[in-house]
Amino acid sequence: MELSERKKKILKAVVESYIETAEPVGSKAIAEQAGLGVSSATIRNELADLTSMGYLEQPHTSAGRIPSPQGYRIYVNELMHHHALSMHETREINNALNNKVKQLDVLLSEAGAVLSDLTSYPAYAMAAPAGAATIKRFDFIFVDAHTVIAVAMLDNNSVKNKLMSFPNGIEEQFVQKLSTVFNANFTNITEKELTPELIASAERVTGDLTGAVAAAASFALNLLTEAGPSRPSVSGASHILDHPEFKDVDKAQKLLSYLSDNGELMQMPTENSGSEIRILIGPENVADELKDSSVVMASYDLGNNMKGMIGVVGPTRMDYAKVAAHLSYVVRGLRQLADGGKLPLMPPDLLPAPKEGKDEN
Amino acid sequence: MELSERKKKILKAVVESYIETAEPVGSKAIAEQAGLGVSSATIRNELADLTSMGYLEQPHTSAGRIPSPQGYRIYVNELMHHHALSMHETREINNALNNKVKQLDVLLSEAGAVLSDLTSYPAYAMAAPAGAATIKRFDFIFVDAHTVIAVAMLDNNSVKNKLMSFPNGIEEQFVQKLSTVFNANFTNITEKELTPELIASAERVTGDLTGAVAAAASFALNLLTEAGPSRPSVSGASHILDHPEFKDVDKAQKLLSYLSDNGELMQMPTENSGSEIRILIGPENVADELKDSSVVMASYDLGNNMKGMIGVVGPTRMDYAKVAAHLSYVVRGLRQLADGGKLPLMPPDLLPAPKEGKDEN
DNA sequence: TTTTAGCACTCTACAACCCCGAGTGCTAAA
DNA sequence: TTTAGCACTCGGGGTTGTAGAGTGCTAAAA
Repeated sequence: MELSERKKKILKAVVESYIETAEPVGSKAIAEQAGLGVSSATIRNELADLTSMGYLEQPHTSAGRIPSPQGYRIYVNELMHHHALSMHETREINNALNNKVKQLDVLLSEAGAVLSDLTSYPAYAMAAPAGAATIKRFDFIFVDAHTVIAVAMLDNNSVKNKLMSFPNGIEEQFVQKLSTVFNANFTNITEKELTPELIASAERVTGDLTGAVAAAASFALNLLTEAGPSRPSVSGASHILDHPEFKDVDKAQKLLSYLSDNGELMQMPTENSGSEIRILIGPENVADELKDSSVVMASYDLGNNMKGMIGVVGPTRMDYAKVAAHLSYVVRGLRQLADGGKLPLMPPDLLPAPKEGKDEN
Repeated sequence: MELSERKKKILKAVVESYIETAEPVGSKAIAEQAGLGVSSATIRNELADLTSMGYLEQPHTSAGRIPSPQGYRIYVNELMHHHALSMHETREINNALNNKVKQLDVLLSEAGAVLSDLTSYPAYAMAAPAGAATIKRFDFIFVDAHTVIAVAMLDNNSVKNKLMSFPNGIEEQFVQKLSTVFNANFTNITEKELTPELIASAERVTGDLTGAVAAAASFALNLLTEAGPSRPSVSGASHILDHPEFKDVDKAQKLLSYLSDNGELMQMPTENSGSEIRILIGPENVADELKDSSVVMASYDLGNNMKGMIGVVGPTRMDYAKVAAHLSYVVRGLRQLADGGKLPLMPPDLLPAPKEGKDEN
């Protein structure tokens, strides 16, 4: 059943007032504030309707109404206005993303940090390879008779290195051999294909006595293993204590430890990682710990076989419009960075209004 | 004035009971529990003495006693027993440190994580160069006409790399020239000495048109800058909510945000970074946010021009004995790792009892 | 048919109050 | 020096009462 125009206005008023004050909203307040020229009694009738339709809830008989998850859903999908970012906000974000040439994980965690600062909700960010990682190139740099630097370039163009020590000495020639053998046999293979047999055979071929092959292989194996989803970085977790719904320490405790421990289980972007922002409201979340919370998230493609996601967690009473706007802007920045490889010199003003999430259910 | 043997026993009993229960301790409880064969009235007299000496406090007239910071101090310095780690605990720690070949920051943050898990207090860890960092070696790896990997080895033996892209192309010969010039002119200099003039002169010498010199120099500059104190990693922050002193959300909020934001200001090990564990109780902390909390920390030398610190933060009512034991064991592990460069194959049992902190005031 | 005013009703938050129990300090006797 | 006894203090928990916000229902008005 379609909502009447007036019902929509009333629902919107309830949601926005509740988002702002965290107090149940009464008929009188709406009558006064949301300038539709009817009395509170009329509003009451409408509220009763909206409640029986499942869009509003009553904490107890003589309290005002608060939005149900479905109510938020309608709000997010149809009623929400677009939040315009202030100059200050865009500047903050640009600074965070611009400042330096950073490594991916640092960049993501700074993106999370600024998001968290601006929205005052905890933010998390992570990156993961779209498929299994492989190494596409090895280099071994002979430093001195006891030291070699191993450098590996992954298929996603990230580069890793490791200092290897050889107390018993190693020869420069042998390091070259190492390089040849590793580039021949250990490139373009996945973690699973890097078998002990392969390593043993490499040791045979090179006639290795120093343990260098084993060390290098373990380095490679580590890279392939750890190239899996990076552990998400969580920023501003303490922000959840800002919000009255977490005045109960137990609730806060649960969410906080979920964020810091299991945050890894945070759903990675679903396959259809559309470019849009997704909003999961309360029970729409799969994780039990999030059933009372909402998540606003976006995923993005980093081009070189890497996907990432970044999002914000808060109570269902969340300022969706604001958060979506911020997130959208941050994600745009990240994409720009990924595309151009250049600094994201976004114009701080005059950017197209952000779009919000797709329907969920 | 020296405390009588009996007063010491009573003080110890008060501290330990309070640490365990978080409830003010009454004379009767002590009389029953701490088997010195005197009545509660006698204990009361002693408690009154200890209170007037400043070692105990009374929340209000008709409540039991709780230890004052000075009381904890005495306890920590003289009265505390050594906590023996269980097999399980040592195993946890060994696992955390052993598992893989890790980068320093990851290692430290895992050390913090296990410490936090075991003690159920937040832990933080950081590393910092003892002096200004310099780069001791550059390598530039020519990947293809548009891609070069820059590798730099710092004087603390850490190795960093960066992928540099050249949309307009770059020649292999030029990369070699780059290597020569950088190794000649950019090694063993500090951040301050890496001046724009130096860069300009390098550009002149190489006749650079690709921007490679600028890119490489900015890479180097970044390393030297960021080699400063790493931002500390904080683990298990949500653990503070486990403890009743933080049932007040505001307090928790303050400490939490101090930990995640300003944690950087955490005092680095004082110059005399003795090998011992230091315990700072309540007001002994310089940071205002920590005046109600205690810090148990240790610093360690990583050999190659790197110093680090790792510690635990909790309420003054902290299980100092346990925390000190855990921390001590973790630090021993880190030192072993640093010394040998090998995996820390510590015997999980039969380790010498940990020593606790030096006096503070 | 829809809107409004009026009214009785419900429920919470808050303050006032009381009482219990734990613990103290003091005194006088052992 | 220790102990028993006792009067006193104070916080916590439970109860009660009240004010206020908000509701649903009904009957009249538009």
